Amino acid sequence: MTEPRFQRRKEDRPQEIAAAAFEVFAEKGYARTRVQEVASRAGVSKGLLYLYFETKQALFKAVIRSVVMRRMDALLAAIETSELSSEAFIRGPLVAFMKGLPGSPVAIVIRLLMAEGHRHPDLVDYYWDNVVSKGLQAMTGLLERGVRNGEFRETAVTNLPQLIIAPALVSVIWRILFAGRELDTDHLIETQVDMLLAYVKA
Amino acid sequence: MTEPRFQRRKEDRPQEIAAAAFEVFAEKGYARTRVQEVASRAGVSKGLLYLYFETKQALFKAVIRSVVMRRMDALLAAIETSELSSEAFIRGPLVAFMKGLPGSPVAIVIRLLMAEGHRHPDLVDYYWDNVVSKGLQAMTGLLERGVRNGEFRETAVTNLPQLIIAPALVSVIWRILFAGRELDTDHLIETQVDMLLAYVKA
DNA sequence: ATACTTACTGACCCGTGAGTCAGTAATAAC
DNA sequence: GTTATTACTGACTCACGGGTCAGTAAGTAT
Repeated sequence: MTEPRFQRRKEDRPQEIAAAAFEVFAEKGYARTRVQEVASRAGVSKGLLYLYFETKQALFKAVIRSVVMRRMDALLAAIETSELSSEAFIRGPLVAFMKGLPGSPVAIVIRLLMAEGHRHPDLVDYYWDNVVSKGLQAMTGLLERGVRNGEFRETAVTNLPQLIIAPALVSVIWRILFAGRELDTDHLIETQVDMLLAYVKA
Repeated sequence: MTEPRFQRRKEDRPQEIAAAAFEVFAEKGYARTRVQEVASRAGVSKGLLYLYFETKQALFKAVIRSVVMRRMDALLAAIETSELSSEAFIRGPLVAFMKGLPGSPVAIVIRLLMAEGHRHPDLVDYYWDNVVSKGLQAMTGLLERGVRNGEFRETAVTNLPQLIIAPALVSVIWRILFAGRELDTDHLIETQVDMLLAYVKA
């Protein structure tokens, strides 16, 4: 009759704790997050959390890393393998990806990094290497392929990747800061892509 | 011979404290800022700080407000009174303004707001009303003037203001997160303006 | 059954920092 | 000079929350 007070689930705990931690960090930011609350949401005692994560900071880093991991890979693989023309790829999968950004966990990661990046230079490095750098390289490759195909005129490709994603980033920030005020982020992204393609097309 | 231990300077204190506070908030963010350190940098005791500012949060709000105040007004006035054509204004004063953003206090305000905005909705409202909203209106007016002049074709002006400033915002974020890595932010801004003007010109 | 290992709990410790206030000294009023 | 006013100081309080650890009970081996 007596319910056991807890189960021992060594395997699942880190995952569960990390998931709870992401929730709380997303809501409150790093400083206002209480380790006790993370533990409670994970259905676990504070002591156990400290069995799996050295410190609050270590927990934070682990969480960011695990979120970042996921997204990028799919997009990068898609760029490599796609048979679409560069323009078609940009207008299709890439625009879809960007439209999804403002509502995704990535938006939250960006906010957390902007707020806390200072104190976690290794985390910024990690983000740089695994997201920004790779992403830019892939987009540059995409544009260069377009030039080779004769789709795009030969133009200084430098900085164009940043300009493609600029409206997506604006949308992310808009959502973070001005959640209420309307802004047609999809339209923003499409207009920019129109402008940019008109600018580079052969 | 005995130096007086302090002077009484009721008039200047709030200014001095606010300036010191902005420094510290900029360096450490809200949570890691110690009221004692603000006081020390202002050359004042903690007690005095609390004579002029109710709480740490009130101090924060006052500081943000006073920084925000300054910038915008000049730009807005310039747009109103300028005799330049819309294109010339965009390529001249507006581009210059945007190039200055990443290194200005506004960049820091944006970081602070992204990090702390959650907890200060009234501050976000204030920023919206006095910076974003006014800025967008002014830019919309500028574009509409261009249409009336026959410089620009009649096009959906919606969202174009956001697209003009998008690269400036990307530059700001870049500077905040990836201070070290090079990015020619000036070139970024210029390219976007070229693209955008080509897109809307008659 | 019994002994043993270890995942897990929760009460505790203690540094930290926001906010207070009794007292002090610089200025003003006379 | 003397008294009154108040800008200013700095030692103090007290809540809070990160991190610890002695103890407990779930699972395992024999």
